[in-house]
Amino acid sequence: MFAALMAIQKNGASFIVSHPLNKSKGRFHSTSSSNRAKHPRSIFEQITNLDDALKLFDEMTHKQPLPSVVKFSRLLQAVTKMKQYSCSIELFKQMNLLCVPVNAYTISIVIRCCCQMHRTGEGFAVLGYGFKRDILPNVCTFGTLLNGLVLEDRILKAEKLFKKLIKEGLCEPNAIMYNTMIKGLCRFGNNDTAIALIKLMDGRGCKPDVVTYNTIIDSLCKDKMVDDALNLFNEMVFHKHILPNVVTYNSLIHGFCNLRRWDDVSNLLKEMEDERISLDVHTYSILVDALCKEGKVEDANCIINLMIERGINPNVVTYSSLIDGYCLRGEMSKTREVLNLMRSQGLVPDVVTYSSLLNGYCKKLMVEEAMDLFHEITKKGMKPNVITYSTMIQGLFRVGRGKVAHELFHEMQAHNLIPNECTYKIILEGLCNNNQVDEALSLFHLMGGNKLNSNIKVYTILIDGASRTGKLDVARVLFNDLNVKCLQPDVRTYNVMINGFCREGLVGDAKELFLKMEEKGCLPNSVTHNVLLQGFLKNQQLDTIEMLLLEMEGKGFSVDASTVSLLLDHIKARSLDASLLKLIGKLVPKEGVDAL
DNA sequence: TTAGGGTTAG
Repeated sequence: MFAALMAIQKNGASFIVSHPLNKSKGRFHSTSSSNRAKHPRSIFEQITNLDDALKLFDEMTHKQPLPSVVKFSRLLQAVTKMKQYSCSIELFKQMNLLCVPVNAYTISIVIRCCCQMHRTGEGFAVLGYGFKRDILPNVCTFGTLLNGLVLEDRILKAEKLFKKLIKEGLCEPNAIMYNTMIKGLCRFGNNDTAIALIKLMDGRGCKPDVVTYNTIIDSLCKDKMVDDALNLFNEMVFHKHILPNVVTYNSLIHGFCNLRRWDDVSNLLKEMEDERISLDVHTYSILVDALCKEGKVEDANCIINLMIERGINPNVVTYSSLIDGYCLRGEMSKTREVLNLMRSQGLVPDVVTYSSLLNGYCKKLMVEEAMDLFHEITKKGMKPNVITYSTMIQGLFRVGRGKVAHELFHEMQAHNLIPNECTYKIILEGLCNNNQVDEALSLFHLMGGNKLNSNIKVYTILIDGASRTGKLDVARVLFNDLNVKCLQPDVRTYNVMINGFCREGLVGDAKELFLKMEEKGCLPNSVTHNVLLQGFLKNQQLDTIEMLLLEMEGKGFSVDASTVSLLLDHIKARSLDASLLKLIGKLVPKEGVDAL
């Protein structure tokens, strides 16, 4: 992928490859139709601060006769554009007191303010207010309310409203409204219904646009269904003759990066070049992030230089990815260089940047430095989010500071931050690793049927914690619980359980589970084999060692350092035959051969 | 001649 990008750079002059779309539509070469002379900016468009707006409102309300509803609407819109939503609503209330006339436009603006503040219920109240004054809602009014419901994740309500509008003929949805509904469905993970909506809108004579497709393509990519996304892409381009844009490509590139399908990434980059769609700051950031996650921070730096050469400035997101890359490699001094670079470019690190750094320090067990950063976030007027808190809590647990971790957990909740799945796992793991398995188990039971408890990783943490502290019976119960909950154990769960059996000398149970996991469609990995091997060695079950080693050789697995040391102990003690050394030699990773 | 959505990156 990196090579492809560099190649594109070299061939910068680029050649135009004909694309079916260029022939059918020729829109790439069409002349701009927006050459009309710009109107001078009106007084309302010139307002950029709230004080001026309020002053103007005051003047307007003192005029005799009162200015028109249009003028008031424009002022209200100006305030809304400044994101001063509650202020807009306040002005609307005053307008009513002063008997300034309002119309459908005014109502829509005010409803939008309610929705943007996640107070869609109040938006509906404004709708009712309109009804009382014979101001009838239209597709804009309903579109705004629908968007409000989507913003609040009230997808069922949104669907109900959408269906009602069609069924009762209250308004015929347009592309904007369909796109909003599609966005909601995708957010809710309902890609299939979203795709069905494309057909519905088409059938009702409303043409989907590039945003319609981009929304679903992105959602499919996020759900790792990149091939479905590509199919939809083809449908959009070749059947609907809708041109993709940089957003379409960004979603696809991101999807393929996440799956490490670099050839596909290269192809898409090449296609963008062929189609003369310029890469933007998002595209570059996606690539920088992907390279950093692969540990290729140097290449990521090259991409950043490349984008700068091409006149696109890296932003906070771009640099945060780079910081994350250095953190992953534990190169914290490099992160300071990046921070200085950011500052020199006037970029202010945000809470995500800080969370990355915090994570870096915590991974290196430099928890004091992490704590300093944590406090810096608040000092700088930013608010730590769930990720920041979870990262810090994990770091504290790792260095055995469970008490402070607890305090932070409570502080987080006091700030109305709701712990997520990750937080929950961190807490359970932290408790288990700090000799507080009982607390972990009580927390788990306290959560009862919560969906967080229907998670295989949560179970694995607890099974591991219980079996490590001699509570194998509890571990067994938890493991059997998986069946009841229809949860499929993954390879880690099996490894942890097999390890638990071995620890208690129950090699027979361990072997049985080892055989069963494959039957259940979960292939044992290198760790499983090492765990079982160690179990056999520690429990003097030496007759199957050679067979297991041969199996590992056949599967291309390797023996880890502690297994090797155990094997050698047995050979020294002559409980295992020295002829095994040759086989063991083949199973030791290259860098470990010297140890033999 | 005043209203709604707008999809993508850490």
